[in-house]
Amino acid sequence: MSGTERVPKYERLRRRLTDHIDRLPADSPLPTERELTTRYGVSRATVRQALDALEAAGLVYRVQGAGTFVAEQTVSKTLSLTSFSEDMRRKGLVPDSRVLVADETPADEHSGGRLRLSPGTPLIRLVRVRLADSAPMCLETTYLVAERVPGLLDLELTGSIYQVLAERYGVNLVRADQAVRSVAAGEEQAALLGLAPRAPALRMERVAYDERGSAVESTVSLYRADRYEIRFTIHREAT
Amino acid sequence: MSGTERVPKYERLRRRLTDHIDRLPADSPLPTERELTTRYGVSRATVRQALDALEAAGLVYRVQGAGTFVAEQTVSKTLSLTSFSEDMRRKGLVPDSRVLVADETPADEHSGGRLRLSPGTPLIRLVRVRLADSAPMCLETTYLVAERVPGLLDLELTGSIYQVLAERYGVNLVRADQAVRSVAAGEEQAALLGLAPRAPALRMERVAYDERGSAVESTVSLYRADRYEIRFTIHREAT
DNA sequence: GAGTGGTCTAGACCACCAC
DNA sequence: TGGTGGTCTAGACCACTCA
Repeated sequence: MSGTERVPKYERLRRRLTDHIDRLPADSPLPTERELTTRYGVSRATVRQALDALEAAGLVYRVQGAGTFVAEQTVSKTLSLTSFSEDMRRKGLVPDSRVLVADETPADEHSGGRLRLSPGTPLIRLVRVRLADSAPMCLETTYLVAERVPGLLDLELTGSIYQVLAERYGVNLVRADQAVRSVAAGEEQAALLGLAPRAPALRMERVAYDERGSAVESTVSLYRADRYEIRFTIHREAT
Repeated sequence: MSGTERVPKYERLRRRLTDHIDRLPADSPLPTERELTTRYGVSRATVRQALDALEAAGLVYRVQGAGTFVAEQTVSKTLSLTSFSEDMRRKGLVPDSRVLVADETPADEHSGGRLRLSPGTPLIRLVRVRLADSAPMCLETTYLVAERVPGLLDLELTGSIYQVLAERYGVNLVRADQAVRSVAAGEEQAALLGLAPRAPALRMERVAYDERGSAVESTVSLYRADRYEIRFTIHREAT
C-alpha cells in the first residue's frame, strides 16, 4: 500500500460539502451549482455528480428552479451490508465470538437452496454465539461456498469475516437479500443466548452476493430481542 | 392529465434496456457504452445515466476495462417506502382496515417526540387493525401532523393513506426512518390480532418525511409474526 | 425576467482488462 | 495494444421558481 490513493474530484468535493453541510441548519441553501463550479474550479457535471451522491444519502434536497438545500438530519443511515463485528463496533460495542461449530459439509436443500447450489457442493459451516461487550447478542449459522475460501478454517475467525474475504480472497460482498422475522426462541437457542425459553427473538436470514451476483454466503442470525433492533432509512420509489 | 408526459431520453433508454436485459442470461455482455451511443443516437453521458440506474437497481454490473454485464436475478427488490395497502397488494393479498380510533389529539412526548414537534401540536391519530384477505395482519397506530392534512378525518380511510396524502394534499412522503424489533404481544394486542398472549410479533416503528425533510407521519405497527416477514436487498457502502 | 436545477451533447484523457 | 468503463470539460437549451 503506497500513500498515493486516486480520489476523483467529485468525491473530494462531496467530502468537502459533507463537512460544510454538517455545520448548517436545515433548509439552508447551498451555493448554486454554477457557483460551486467556479469556487472549486470544476465543471458543472462534476459538481452535479457530487450533489447526486449527497442527495442519494439524504443530506440535501433539490428544488428545480429554486436551489439545493440542507435536509433535516436523518436519525439513521441507509441500512448497509455489514458484518456482525462492523455492526457492533459502529454501535460502540466490543464484538466477540464463541465458535460452536467450524467444519466443512456438503450442501443440502436447506443450505444449498438459499445459495442456489446443487446438493453436495462443499460448504464451510460456522455456528457461533456472537457477543457484544462479552454478553450474548446473537446466535449465527453461516455457510460459505468452500471453493471461494480455501483454507478459511485454518484462520482466526473471531474478527470480521467480510474483511478476511476481501483481503485474503479478493471476494467482495456487495449485495445481500435479507428476510427478517420475529420468532420465539427454542429451548436450546434460548439457553445459548441467556434467555428464557420462548422469549421473543429477531430472526434474520441473509444471502450475500459478490460483484457478479454470485451467492457466496448464507447466514441465519437469531438476535436477542431485548438487545437488538434494526434501524434504517428507506425511500419512495419513483416508478 | 393530458397525454403528453415528459420522459427524458436516459429514462426511455433505461426502460428499453431493462426489457432487453430481462431476456438475457446472467453474465451476458451488454453492448458497449459507445455502441449504445450510436445505436440509440444519444451521447455517452446519457447512456451512462441510464446504465447508472440499472447498476443501482442491481440489474447489471460493470467491470472497468471489460464491459457491462447482466447480473444474476435478485429475489427481492430494495425495500421501499410503501403503505400497508400497497404492501399487501404487491404480495397478492387484499388489504382492508378496521378503524378503532380516529381523532385529533395534541402531541405528547411519545408521539410528538418522534415527529420532533413541540408538545401540544395538533395530531391526527388513527388506530387500525389492518386486515389481509379478511384476517388480522397488523395493529397500527398512526400520527399525522394535523396542519398538513386538514379534513382528513372526514374522508374514507380504508384505502391507501399515502395516495390520499399525495393526491389530495400534495404531500409526498419520500423517505422514512424505520426501527424493527421483535416483541411478545400484550394481552389486548394479541386479542385484536387473533393471537395467543405473548405470541411473538414484529414491531415496526416508522417516521416518514416529505421532500424537504419535514416529518409528517409517525406509525407504530405490530405485525403477526406467523403471517409477516420483511424482505429486502441491501448493499455494501463504498465509504 | 433573471436565475435555478434538469437534461443533453461532443469531445478528451485515464485506468484497467483481455488478447 | 486496442478496447472498455471511469472521469472530466465547456457549452447549450429547457422547465421551473420566485420576486
